[in-house]
Amino acid sequence: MTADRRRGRPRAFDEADALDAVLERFWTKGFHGTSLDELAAAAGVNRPSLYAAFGDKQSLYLKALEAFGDRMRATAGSALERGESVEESLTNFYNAALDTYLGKGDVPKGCMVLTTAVADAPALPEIKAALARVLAEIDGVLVERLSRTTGLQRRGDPNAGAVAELATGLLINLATRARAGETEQKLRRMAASSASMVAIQMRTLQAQWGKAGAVPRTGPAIDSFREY
Amino acid sequence: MTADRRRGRPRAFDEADALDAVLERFWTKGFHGTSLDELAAAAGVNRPSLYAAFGDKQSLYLKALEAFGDRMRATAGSALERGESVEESLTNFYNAALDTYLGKGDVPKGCMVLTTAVADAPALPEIKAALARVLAEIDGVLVERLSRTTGLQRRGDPNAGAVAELATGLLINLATRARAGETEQKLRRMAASSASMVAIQMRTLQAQWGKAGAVPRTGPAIDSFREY
DNA sequence: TTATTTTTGTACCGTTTCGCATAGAATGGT
DNA sequence: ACCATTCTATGCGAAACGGTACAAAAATAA
Repeated sequence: MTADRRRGRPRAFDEADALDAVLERFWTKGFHGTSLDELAAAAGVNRPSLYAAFGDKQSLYLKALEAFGDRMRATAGSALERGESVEESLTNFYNAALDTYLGKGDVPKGCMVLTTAVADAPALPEIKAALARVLAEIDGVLVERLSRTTGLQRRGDPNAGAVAELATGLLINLATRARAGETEQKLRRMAASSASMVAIQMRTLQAQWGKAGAVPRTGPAIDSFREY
Repeated sequence: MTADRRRGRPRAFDEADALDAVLERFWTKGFHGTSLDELAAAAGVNRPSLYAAFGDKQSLYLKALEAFGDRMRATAGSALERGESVEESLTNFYNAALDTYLGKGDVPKGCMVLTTAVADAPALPEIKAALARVLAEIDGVLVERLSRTTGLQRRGDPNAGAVAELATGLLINLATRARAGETEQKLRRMAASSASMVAIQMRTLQAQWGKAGAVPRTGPAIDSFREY
């Protein structure tokens, strides 16, 4: 229980702080767009020390990606738990995500996973796997939240997964548009309308569920409104 | 009006073919992930010739992006025009996009703009501008198609824009998941359910329109279903 | 003090990168 | 035949890249 000081020369930098700085650079410029020199400079750490602490560039990127995931889990994930209705929860969720996407700096960065890892997914299998894992996780927490309602959960509605994928799609939508430079005002409006749309979706599908079956179908959604 | 053969030595390569090969490489590996050597090799053209024909790397990338946009306009854009109902049109639209996203090769590539240009948008202003332009264009054709129905067009429904952004979001969803390695079977199902969901959205909003106003609002969407 | 362990900082290696300079080849014009 | 023009192809060059070797520095252990 004594202070288990390491044996040799102590680290001159905080590992978490350094990883945060690295994360920020990867986040804005992507994997191939960021050099180790730039990362080391941003972290205030020499290149060999960075290498000794985190491994090679890809390993460093994956650790940064993990840190980003932790951050989003802590903010957007917990925001999803707040709110009485699904629509309220989703509004909190989308707005919390937007808080991160817009950032405090000058340039909005979007979501590191959805707008940066995506680009390198075909080339680097491990990044592709991490991307797929994150998408599945987002779908997972959303379907869990959406299922936590009377109608869908108790009756085992098969549409919950489809609605969750819709809700994830709208998150990707926000991440992409934030990075494209859309104004915050419009993004906030889209966050609200996205949550509203998911709620409408749930209500409609639940009302239809008894007679119409699951969402993926070939014919038009509502026969009496064929025009749409 | 004579045959206006150029004066000097003729090109040994077809410009469009070379740009197609370049496009394919940029599409899979992104701007920073692809070297000029690789591009020249793929195009079967020497590096200086490539440079002389298209300018520097960024200019070459932007030209490839433009070619990609043309291709998508020709396929997905025209698919959107086919179909009796909005849902049918959107199903055609999403599936045509998926045909491109999945590709004929081994590795699914997603959408070049939505999954590649997005990563480099913060670093390269011209790419960011191109991305914003494409997003606006997709929103534009969708809102045009969605408005071409009795209810929304004639009554000037303010929700058309919001629904179109939803529909674009679901396209981004498909592009992202395709690149993440989702199976074609599931993607096709998502294409169908996405179209269905947009149709449901239109119907619900149109029914609500008279009494509830536009989509972006603060309260829950449907007061009698506050649980959602 | 002396030895041991771990990190730091400099400097370097081999490779790759983008861009271009230049010489040679292939065409049209005169 | 000769020149002008345009492309091809080799290859240079300066910079940037990822990664590491190595000696000095800073701590603990004996």
